[in-house]
Amino acid sequence: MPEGHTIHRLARDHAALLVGRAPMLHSPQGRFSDGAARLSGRTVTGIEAYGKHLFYAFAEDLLLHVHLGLYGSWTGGFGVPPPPRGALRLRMTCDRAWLDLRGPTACEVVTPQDRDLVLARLGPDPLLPSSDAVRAWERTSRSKTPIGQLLMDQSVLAGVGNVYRAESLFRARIAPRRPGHDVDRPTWDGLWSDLVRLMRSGVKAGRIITTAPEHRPRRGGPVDPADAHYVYRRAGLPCRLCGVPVASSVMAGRNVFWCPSCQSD
DNA sequence: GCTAAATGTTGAT
DNA sequence: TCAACCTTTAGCT
Repeated sequence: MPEGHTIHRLARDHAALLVGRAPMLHSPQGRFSDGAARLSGRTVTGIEAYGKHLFYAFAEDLLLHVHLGLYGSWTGGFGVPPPPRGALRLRMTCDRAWLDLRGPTACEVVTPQDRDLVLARLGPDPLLPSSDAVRAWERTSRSKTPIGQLLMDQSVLAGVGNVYRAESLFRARIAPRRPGHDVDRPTWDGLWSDLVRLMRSGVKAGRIITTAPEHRPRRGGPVDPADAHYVYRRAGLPCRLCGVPVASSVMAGRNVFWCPSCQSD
């Protein structure tokens, strides 16, 4: 399930399978039949991830824009694909591999101009080397909106979701409700570089792990999912650092988690 | 077997 | 601020 790290990993993996090839596209579910027909048989020239958006570039300036939303997922494999099951929005097949897309918020054929419009309303993505942290700082430092809400705003910062929000704020010892203008520049720079570090490791591992080894009950071997986070979805459980119960509330319609003792307003 | 919740966004109120 | 969108899964019975 998708925050920015998932999207960038998909772009990388799908590029290795598809770039230079001309896959066939189908929509067994029927909701993307027209789009699939327009793209089917065209050569894939590149795949781009920005924030939580994916753009598959096909020959002759047509792009497939995919946003997974909350439930969307890609699955895939090599060889002959299994018979379609359930609600399958899109299947792409080439000579050696297949990819299935289910439940996306967006799956549409767009032009390069459309893509530019999408990117224009996104803030810097910590996973892109070209991203400028100062651009996001200029937004947060002038805002009285809680920093926990600003981090989730894709026009401020692209690719951060609920897990990275909660975990990066814990690691920075900042309470989510602290106003944006009360996060000073050095603290912001630290938050940004921690997000870069965490999200890069998320791409590599294919999952979000934010706890340091010394803060996990069991060391060595693969990280138990129950030990991968400090506060996300740990409401009522003892803080891994101080033992005080982790708090949660709803902020702008999303659950947010923090340690009332380790993190300050 | 059923229900609620989920790493998200959009558009209406 | 809230419902709608869409699908899967965890946690119940």
